Amino acid sequence: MTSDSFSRVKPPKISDIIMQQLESMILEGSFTPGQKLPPERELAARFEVSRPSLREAIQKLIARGILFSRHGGGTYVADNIGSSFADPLQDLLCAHDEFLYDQLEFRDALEGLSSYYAATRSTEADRAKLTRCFHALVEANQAQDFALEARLDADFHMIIAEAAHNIVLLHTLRSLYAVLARSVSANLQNLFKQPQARQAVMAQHKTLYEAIMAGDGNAARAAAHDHLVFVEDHLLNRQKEETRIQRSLRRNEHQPPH
Amino acid sequence: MTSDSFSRVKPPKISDIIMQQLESMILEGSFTPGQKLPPERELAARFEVSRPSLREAIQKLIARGILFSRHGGGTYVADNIGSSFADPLQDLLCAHDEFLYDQLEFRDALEGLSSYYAATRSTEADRAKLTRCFHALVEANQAQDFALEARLDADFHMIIAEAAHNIVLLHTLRSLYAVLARSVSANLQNLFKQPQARQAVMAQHKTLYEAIMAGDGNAARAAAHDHLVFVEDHLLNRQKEETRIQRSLRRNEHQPPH
DNA sequence: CTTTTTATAGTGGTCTGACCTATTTGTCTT
DNA sequence: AAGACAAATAGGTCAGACCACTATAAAAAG
Repeated sequence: MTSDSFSRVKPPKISDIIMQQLESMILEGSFTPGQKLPPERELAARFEVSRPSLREAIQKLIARGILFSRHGGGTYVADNIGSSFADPLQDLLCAHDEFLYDQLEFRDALEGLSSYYAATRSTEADRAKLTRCFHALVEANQAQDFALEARLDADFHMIIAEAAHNIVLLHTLRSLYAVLARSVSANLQNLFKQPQARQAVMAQHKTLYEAIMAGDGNAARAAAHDHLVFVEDHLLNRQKEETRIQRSLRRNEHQPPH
Repeated sequence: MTSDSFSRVKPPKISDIIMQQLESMILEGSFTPGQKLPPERELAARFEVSRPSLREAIQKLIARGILFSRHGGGTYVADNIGSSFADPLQDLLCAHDEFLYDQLEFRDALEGLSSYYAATRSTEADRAKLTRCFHALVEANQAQDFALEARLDADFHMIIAEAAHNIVLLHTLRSLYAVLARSVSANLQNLFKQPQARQAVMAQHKTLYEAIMAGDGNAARAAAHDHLVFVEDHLLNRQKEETRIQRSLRRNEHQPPH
């Protein structure tokens, strides 16, 4: 009668709401796989719920394998979240080199897409983050710090993927990188040891960076494509200009803009 | 040192032990499907644990779909104790409608890519398979068999993905279809019940089919794009730019280091 | 100065007890 | 007998506290 016939539609358990919010934050990247979560008490305060409620939410996520906890050591995001798509792939790609080309081709398309969206819909914060990473990358390049440069290289591309603001794209690219790191890190080191190649890669990154900062989606996509074609050629040991041009043409002009 | 330095080597969370005991009791018939469980307080006393611990166990079982509860009405054993195997990312995406647009946008890009490659590198066998499926699809459409048409629709797109001859792309699209089938089947049924919409979809399939058979990659990509935009518009009535911005802001709050 | 040990703080795990709210149920009024 | 109301039941939430484990930093030993 007068009590609640209109107020609202039964807010379901607080723990479920918190669980969904945590899920969302994990999906969108606020908490990345492997990262340590804030303490239960702090999280409870931030969500403005009691610790038991927050705890039930966490326990449900643990039961679902999304989180795990160590007794006095904190709660962490499981690192196999993003690999749902790629679990069978990781074995496949590591065992069979013949699928490396498929992977690179696929990554080419996704990087292009990611770069396009990053250019057209990145926020101020995204661009600031990208700028910081890019400058660090330039410094590492000039300082000849190969390891740091490789790490920042990966970060650079991940930041672009985040700036594209598409959860599914982000997670797919993330798992692709996981495979890439596992299978071709040695080749990447080899690539980085060639001075002219490193400078070429840096120039490609610069072009891509400037296109994104300028908001030019098509230029960003093209820059990503050129970059991937270059990396591809060096990973597959195909130095012939002829085949490179052929391949570039063959998969030219990807997705038309929305 | 005091009391339990030997008791058992595996004393993980109490809630897990209780959960297992409850599971066993349900499996062995102590609690039958549909039956009302004793009150939390009584169960806690019987297991000699605190109510929060027993509650966490119950919450986990609820999260797994084995139990369900009504706010003042007791806790019950679920009727359909089916296999609830979890697929982390798929479950996550299914539970969050706010990411549906991301899925569709991503699928749009992949379908375009897939159609392009199917048009440019499909084999004779691929095209024969696609033709058979397309003809079956036309028949189902004319026969007004909605269920069959929906199934053949999915088959149609999967055959195209196979004809693209890229393992990674194929696997990703397959995963995406699994998610979409679980989350939007109801909406798809709704879409299919509108006669003019069904005819429009059929026309789009025809355009896509012919473009692939003609080997026109760009036309195939465009047809796939048109198709996805159409489906998208019918599944979503509202643009999600707002939540996109919100998500972006929330992400940039956390995640300081890299 | 480096390594090992130890102490302290941080954090998850558990408990007690209480209050709130929704559902159920039984009684009472009409 | 049918409906309305009130008491009992039971799940949901909260606050504060204590314990057990871990990790990090400080202190001691080499």
